[in-house]
Amino acid sequence: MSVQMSLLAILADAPGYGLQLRNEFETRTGSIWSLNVGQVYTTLARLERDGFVEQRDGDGAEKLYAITQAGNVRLREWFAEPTQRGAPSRDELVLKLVMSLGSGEVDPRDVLQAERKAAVQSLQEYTRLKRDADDTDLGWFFLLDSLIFQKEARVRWLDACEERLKRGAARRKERTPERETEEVGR
Amino acid sequence: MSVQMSLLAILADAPGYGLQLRNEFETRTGSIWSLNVGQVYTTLARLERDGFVEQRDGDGAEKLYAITQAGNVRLREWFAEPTQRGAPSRDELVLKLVMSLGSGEVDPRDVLQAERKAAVQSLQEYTRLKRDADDTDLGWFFLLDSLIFQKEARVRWLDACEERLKRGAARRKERTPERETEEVGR
DNA sequence: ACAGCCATGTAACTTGTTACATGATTTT
DNA sequence: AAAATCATGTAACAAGTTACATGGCTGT
Repeated sequence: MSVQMSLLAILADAPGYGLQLRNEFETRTGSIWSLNVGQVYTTLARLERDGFVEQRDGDGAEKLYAITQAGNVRLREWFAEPTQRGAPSRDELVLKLVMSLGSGEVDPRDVLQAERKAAVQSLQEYTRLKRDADDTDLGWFFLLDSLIFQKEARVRWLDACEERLKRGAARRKERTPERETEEVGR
Repeated sequence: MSVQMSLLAILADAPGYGLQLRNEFETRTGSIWSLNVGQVYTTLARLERDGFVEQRDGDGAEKLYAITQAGNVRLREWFAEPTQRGAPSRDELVLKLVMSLGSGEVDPRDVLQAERKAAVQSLQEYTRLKRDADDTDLGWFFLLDSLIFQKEARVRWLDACEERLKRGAARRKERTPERETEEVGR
C-alpha cells in the first residue's frame, strides 16, 4: 500500500513519468528507502487498473501519468486515516523472542544480545547521519528522527526484557540452584 | 518470513498438525496476532516445498508435520541473525508525513494530529491490557511491553515533529506574516 | 436428522520485489 | 563505434491473506 500511495502523492503534485517518480521518491526519502525502477512501472499499472491514475500523451517518448479524481479521493483518505488501525502488525523480533521462550531450543538471552548489538550499531549509524544532515530538509530530518526514536525504544525494550529474564532466572535459582549451567548438546 | 519461522519454531518443540499449530501460535502471542487457519496450511505447504518440514503418519485423520534437519538449521539461523539487516523497512506513517510535506495538498499537521490521537488511544488500550496481564506469562508481557515502548516512542516523535513544524512556521511568519492562514481550495 | 465443531485444504488475490530485455539518445 | 545513460516495460516469484468447499464426528 505504501508504495502505491507514495507514487499517488507525488503525482498529486504534478504529472510525471516512471523514472521521474522513482527519482522524486528517493529524493524525498533521502535515498534510505530505495525503490527499484521496475516497481514503479508495475505499481503504476496497478494504480491504473484501480482507476487512480491515467496515462496522458507525453512530450517525447515518455509516458506521462496523472492522478485521477478517484486517485485524489483515495489519497486524501490515506492522509486522513491513522496508520495501522485494528490489530498491530506482527513484529519479527518480538515473534522471535516469544518463540525462543517456548522451548529449550534457543536461549532467549542470545536472541536479545544479538539484536542489541545490531540495534546499537544502526543507532550510531543513524546518529551519524543526523549529525551530517542538512537542517533545512525537514523530511529527511523527520525520517532520521523516526528511525532514531524507534531504535532507542527498541534498545530500552531489549534491556527491560533482559532484566526481567535475569530476575526470573535468579528467582528460579533460589529454588533449584544446582541446574543453572545445564546445557543441552547439539 | 515471520509466519513461516514461527511455525517452524513451534514444530521444533514437537510435531503437530494444522489447527494445533494455529492454536499454539495464538496462545504464545496472546491472540493479539491472529492467524487464519487456512494460512497455516498454505505456509506448511511452502515449508514442505523448501524441505524444512515433512509429513508423518498421524494417529487418526490428522496430518502430522515435523521439522526436518534442514528446517532446524534454518531456524537456528533465524534465531541467530538480527532482524532487518540492511536498509530499514519502509514506515507508512513516516512516508505519509514526508509525502505530505512535499506539496500544499495536505497539511502535515493534520497528519500528525490524526495519528497522535490514534496512537494515544492504542497506548491506553495496551496499558490496560498490561494491567490485567498475567505476570507469569513472560511472552505476553514482552509482547505488550514492546507495543507500549514503540507507541510511546511514536508519540514522542510526533510531538517532536509538531514542535519543529511550529518553529519552522514561526520563523517563516517573521518574514512573511500576512500569508499564514492561506488555504488552497478544492 | 441436524446443528455445531474439528480438521484439512485450495483457488484466488494483493503487494512487494527483482532480474532481465529492449530501444533511444548522448558521450567519449 | 563503443560505452554509458535514459527510459520503459515484463515475466516471474515470494509471502501474506481470505473466502469458501469438503468431510468426519458428536451431541441433541
